[in-house]
Amino acid sequence: MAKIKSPDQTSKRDIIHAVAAELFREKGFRATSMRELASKVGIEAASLYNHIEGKNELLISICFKVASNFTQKMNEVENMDSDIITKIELLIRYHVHENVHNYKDVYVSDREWRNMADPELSKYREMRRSYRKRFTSIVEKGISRGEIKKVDANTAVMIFLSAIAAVDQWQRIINKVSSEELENNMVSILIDGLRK
Amino acid sequence: MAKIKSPDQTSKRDIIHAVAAELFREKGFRATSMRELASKVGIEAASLYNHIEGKNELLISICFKVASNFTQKMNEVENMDSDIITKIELLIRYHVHENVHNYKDVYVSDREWRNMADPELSKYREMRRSYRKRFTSIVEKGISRGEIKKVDANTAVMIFLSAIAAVDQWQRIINKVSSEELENNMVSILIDGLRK
DNA sequence: TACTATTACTAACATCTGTTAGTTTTGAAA
DNA sequence: TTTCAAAACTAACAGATGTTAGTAATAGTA
Repeated sequence: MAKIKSPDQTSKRDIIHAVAAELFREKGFRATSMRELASKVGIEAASLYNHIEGKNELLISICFKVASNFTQKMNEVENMDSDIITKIELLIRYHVHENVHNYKDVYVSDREWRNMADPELSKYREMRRSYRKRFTSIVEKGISRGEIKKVDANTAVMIFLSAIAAVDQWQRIINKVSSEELENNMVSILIDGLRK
Repeated sequence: MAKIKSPDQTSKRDIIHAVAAELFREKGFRATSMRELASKVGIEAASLYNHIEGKNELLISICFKVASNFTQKMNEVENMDSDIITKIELLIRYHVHENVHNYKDVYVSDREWRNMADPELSKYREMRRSYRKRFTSIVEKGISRGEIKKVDANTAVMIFLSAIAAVDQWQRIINKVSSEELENNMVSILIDGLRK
């Protein structure tokens, strides 16, 4: 068949990437076979290679798409003219939002990135490192301005990032409370703590 | 050779389990081969089977050992007669401690348990669910007693568990600050928040 | 020294893996 | 209706995987 335009504008390549993200999330990158992926797409394994370069490309694509989204948001927030607490709140809300609405990709990029190989692995590690550093700098600025109490900024960022990364695991919560409510809860607990 | 007693009281089976935990943590369960494990132990792959039942047994053993440790601690804390905040603080401190001093096993049980198969998988899931539920009950009791402000208890527990689970990833921090300092930072941020 | 259970070895198995080669089918454009 | 590139198929590869069978080496005990 010649250039096929699927009715809903999504190319087969996009479908494969989406199904891959789903499987990588459910079973892990290593535990997902190309035959299983192909079967879920509805074709034979060998036919996948008419649309993609290989298994590694799928993971690389997912990881860097997510990393670039977060980097872009960080650029925005850094250039804003507002309180530090507000900036942190915005970042938390963005993380929660992405973890709810884009959870497959976000989860895979967060848990399966180790399966990449160099040079992508090094590049991805550097992007993560840089993002954390920028987040930490914001917290440190808040401390020096007196908006935030004196805590270890690295520990604070660690808590934020890991807490938010786990959002998607708690489907019960996502189902019970809306994404907005979840954001509010997270912001409240992380910024003002538990104690009354 | 007959029953061999290694000089330091650790059986070869224990060594294999320890090396397995190390490799599973570094590369993941699926990405670790029995040949690689054997090589690190200093024997051939087939010789492993004189000491262990198989690859799955290694994962199962690690996961349930950790789960049982946490369950035991939960029993202790539940039966204590103290403030809710104190109980939560104790649980947080125990989690941080385990994540620092027993990090290989804890990490593997937290990230690789999906690779188990039934019936162990179901049993493990049930243990996790139960632990979270008991933790949530403690938070809810704190809310009804007025010790803790009104937040979604599930979200609070989610934040705790995931934040703590990530401790070991942040080696820089562990190296820079002591385990005790780390505990203090975590407790301070999680219980009293960031805002000054 | 002879015995024996334990542990190591070599060789091989069956299966699964990602991927390639070569061929056929498909369907829009001419 | 013919044409032709896109995309599906079958078959097979080379390598890795967990595990088993069968055998040799080992070392404490009798």
